[in-house]
Amino acid sequence: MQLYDTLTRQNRELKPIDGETFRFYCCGPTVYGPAHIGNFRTFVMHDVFRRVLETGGMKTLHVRNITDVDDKTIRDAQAAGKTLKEFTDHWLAKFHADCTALGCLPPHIEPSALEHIPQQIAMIEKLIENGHAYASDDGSVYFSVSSFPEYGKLSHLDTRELDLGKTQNARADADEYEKDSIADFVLWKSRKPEDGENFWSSPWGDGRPGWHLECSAMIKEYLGTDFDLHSGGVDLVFPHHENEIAQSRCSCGGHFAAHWFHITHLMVDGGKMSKSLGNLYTIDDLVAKGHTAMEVRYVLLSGHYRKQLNFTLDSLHAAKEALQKLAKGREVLGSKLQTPCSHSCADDYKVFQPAWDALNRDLNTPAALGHLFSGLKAAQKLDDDQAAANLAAFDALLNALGLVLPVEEETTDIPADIRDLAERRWQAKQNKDWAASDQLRDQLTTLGWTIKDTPDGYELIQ
RNA sequence: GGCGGGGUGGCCAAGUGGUAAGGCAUCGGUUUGCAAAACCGACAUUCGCGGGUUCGAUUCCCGCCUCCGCCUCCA
Repeated sequence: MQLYDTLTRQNRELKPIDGETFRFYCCGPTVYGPAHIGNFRTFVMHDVFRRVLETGGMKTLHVRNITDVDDKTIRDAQAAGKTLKEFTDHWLAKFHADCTALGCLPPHIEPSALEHIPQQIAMIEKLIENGHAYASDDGSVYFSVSSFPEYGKLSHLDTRELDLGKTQNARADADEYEKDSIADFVLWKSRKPEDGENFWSSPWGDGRPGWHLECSAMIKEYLGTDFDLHSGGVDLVFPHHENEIAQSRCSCGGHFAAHWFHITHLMVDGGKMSKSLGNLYTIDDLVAKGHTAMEVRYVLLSGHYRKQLNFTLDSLHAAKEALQKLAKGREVLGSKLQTPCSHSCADDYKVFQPAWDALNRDLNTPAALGHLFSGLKAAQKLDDDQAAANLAAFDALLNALGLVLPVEEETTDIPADIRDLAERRWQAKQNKDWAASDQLRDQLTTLGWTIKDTPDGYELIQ
């Protein structure tokens, strides 16, 4: 598969370093509240990425961290009167539930920062030993950016620009007076009163690790010094990933990630999401509005990951209709089969080959979706004996996209009064009492139920 | 100021040096007592604007307008 690489700015063929397993790391969530659909664009794209690799027959090792010790988690845990672990465990469970609803595969390894404090301290010690970090008087430790000439290579920024950026975005932070250079970043933060009990002892005194360090330490632990790919939201390119590169290479050597994969931010109603604009949606928000998580997933796949995707509530309706159309198309294809089709992995994608090709060309999910519809149309003209192979290909692609199609709902839990109205309407219709029949139908519509007449009866849909 | 990504039919969104995928919506037809649902069909001479290169550009080059993102802890 070909994928765009942020560092070299070109599409590159992905091949595992060890020739066997593609090992990659994704920056995971900070668990201090429910994740929003913007966060999930990143995680869903990671998921599709992995599924495409696996569908193509590659073994994968997917590592995704949990950020459970940083400014926000500590601040909010303190405010809630809970221990950091209690507080973050709650939001981690919520995150997992949302991921499951969205059809995302759980990573093979999901390490938490809180559980890797010793590894982070060890890494800082190594950095100081190697002359890349220094402790300040207050017990904080900083990385010396000037000690690493390649700093800025990933984000294509040079030091002068970094300093300029700083002067234009000056923020009040006492820590900065302790730094040798304005561009240096913190590895260890000395203990502050507002941290409460959330501190650990270290050679530099009580404190806690800086945010960037956790990923470097956990990558070292689970993937070593050289691994296949690192990914995250585009905002992490600078400074987070830039800092990771600096920390990791200066402490352990090696080349760190061979490929960088970044997902562009989701926009809402044409602009940035923000709480104040009231357009920051969580999965629960959208489910409460009557949409499904799978519809959200479809919307997130409907734009290319390197382009800003404009999310609107209306797009969820389009997603719902599109998913139903795919489900119907699949049903038609399946009805041509003499025997049930097994879900064997297709290596020839038949009429859906263009969709598979699109996924393998820089993960072009919108093009793949388009070809899925076109393929379905082409499949209608196929002979019945070709249906099995085409259906297998279609299913393999759905699986690669992580899409689960809606199934016709069983009309089991219809309230008695609704059932009664529908029955009376059916009788009136049989008696050709159109006025009464239509009046009852309107009544059902008002109550939120739709009647779907069939040749020999009717169905009720909520 | 620096770095980067866009502007394609009513909306969303692919794409290509050779004449514009797909989804939603809309409109027709079949069906229906009328609807709904379903099925069939129609739907951009045109890709922000102005130049240039070319047999040919939406696609390459130049200029302009415009929208958006990032620039130290935000996926």
